[in-house]
Amino acid sequence: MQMLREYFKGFGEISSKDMDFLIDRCTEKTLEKGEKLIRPHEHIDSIYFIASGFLHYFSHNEFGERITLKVISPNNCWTIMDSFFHQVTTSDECLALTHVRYCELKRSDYEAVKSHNKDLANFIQTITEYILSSKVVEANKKSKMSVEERYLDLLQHHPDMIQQVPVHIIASYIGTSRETLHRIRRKLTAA
Amino acid sequence: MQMLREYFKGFGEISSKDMDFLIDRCTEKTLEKGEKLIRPHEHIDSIYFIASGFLHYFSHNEFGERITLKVISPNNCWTIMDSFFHQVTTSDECLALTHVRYCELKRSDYEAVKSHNKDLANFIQTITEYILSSKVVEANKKSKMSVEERYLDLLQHHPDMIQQVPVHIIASYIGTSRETLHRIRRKLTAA
DNA sequence: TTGTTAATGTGTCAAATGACACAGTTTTTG
DNA sequence: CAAAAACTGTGTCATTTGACACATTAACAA
Repeated sequence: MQMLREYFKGFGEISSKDMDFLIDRCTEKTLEKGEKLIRPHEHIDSIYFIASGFLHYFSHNEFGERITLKVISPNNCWTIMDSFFHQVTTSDECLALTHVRYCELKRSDYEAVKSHNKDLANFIQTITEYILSSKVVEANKKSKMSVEERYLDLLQHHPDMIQQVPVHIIASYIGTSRETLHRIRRKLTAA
Repeated sequence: MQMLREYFKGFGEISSKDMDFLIDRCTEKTLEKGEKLIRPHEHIDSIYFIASGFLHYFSHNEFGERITLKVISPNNCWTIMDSFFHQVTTSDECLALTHVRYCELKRSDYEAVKSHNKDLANFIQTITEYILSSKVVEANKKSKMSVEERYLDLLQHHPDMIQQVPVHIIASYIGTSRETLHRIRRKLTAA
């Protein structure tokens, strides 16, 4: 929970009373490796903050193969935005690739925080703007980089992900096949 | 301006007084084909609503070649989020591919709207959530589709873009070369 | 512990792609 | 109007990629 506090502090100043109100609405949970955070065709009713571990967020193509949409890392807020904001079901899934510690904020509590007072409403608005901006920056960065550059970027910024997440999932995350990623790795170790 | 009103209405109910306050803070402008909306190394200080025409939003790679980040279509709000929210300069550019009509909302007016009253603050929060959700949906859709599927998707949803925007820009938008896009088009007309 | 399943490493090969070169066409501009 | 610039269409070719096949190793469960 201390980690979540620090995460929130990064977005600006709020009174400790407001911070407590916010933190009190979050509950700590864990997942075992292989457990699902989001089951198929579920209603998403929470925002999640990942404290440790990695999650695999994926969808399916016409023939049931998994399409990686994201590998979710610690110290991030995440949910299936579309499903959460518009209260529709999703066919996507999300499962723990390792043991995961996370905090959950239910929709009703999210609404409660927004309407508690003006400062908290502004605070949530700031966080939303920040996340929006990050998503766009991330997408732009991705479209500028080659597959190899994306791998090097992961190595630099998320070395622990490379250690703990299977190669074929990393590969699909950076948009290639496991064989091509293997070629890249071989080339890099040779150099 | 009527178009912007309709666009806002799509996000929910607000009083006509609030709507007027919001609309009054927007100013109508135009760009000629080839004119720049965003110059390199500029501070972004506005949000834009595109009423008609197409814009090319691009960055540069190490050797100065243009990397398409987006082709901006009518009936959309757009800005360089990162630069707008965090008041940093951007090295990206944005120029008109056709004659463009748009509305501009300055940062100071955006802040004024947010702090005018609770309803408007909530309204802006709702729009921000909506745009965030759309960005993620769009990115996920993109990662699920092949280049050919992305082209077919454009044909279906933005036939006018295909007409009015040069092939090499469409190609880089959907993530391929102009030659490969040409092969796809040839194959489709043959069938 | 052992059998089973998942993950990784590697080679071959056909298919897809990007780079290049150039011709024809359209648009812009002086 | 004429020249220049931008855009489009097309062929060739070397490179990259994904798909497949299979061996080896690691992780897991009975």
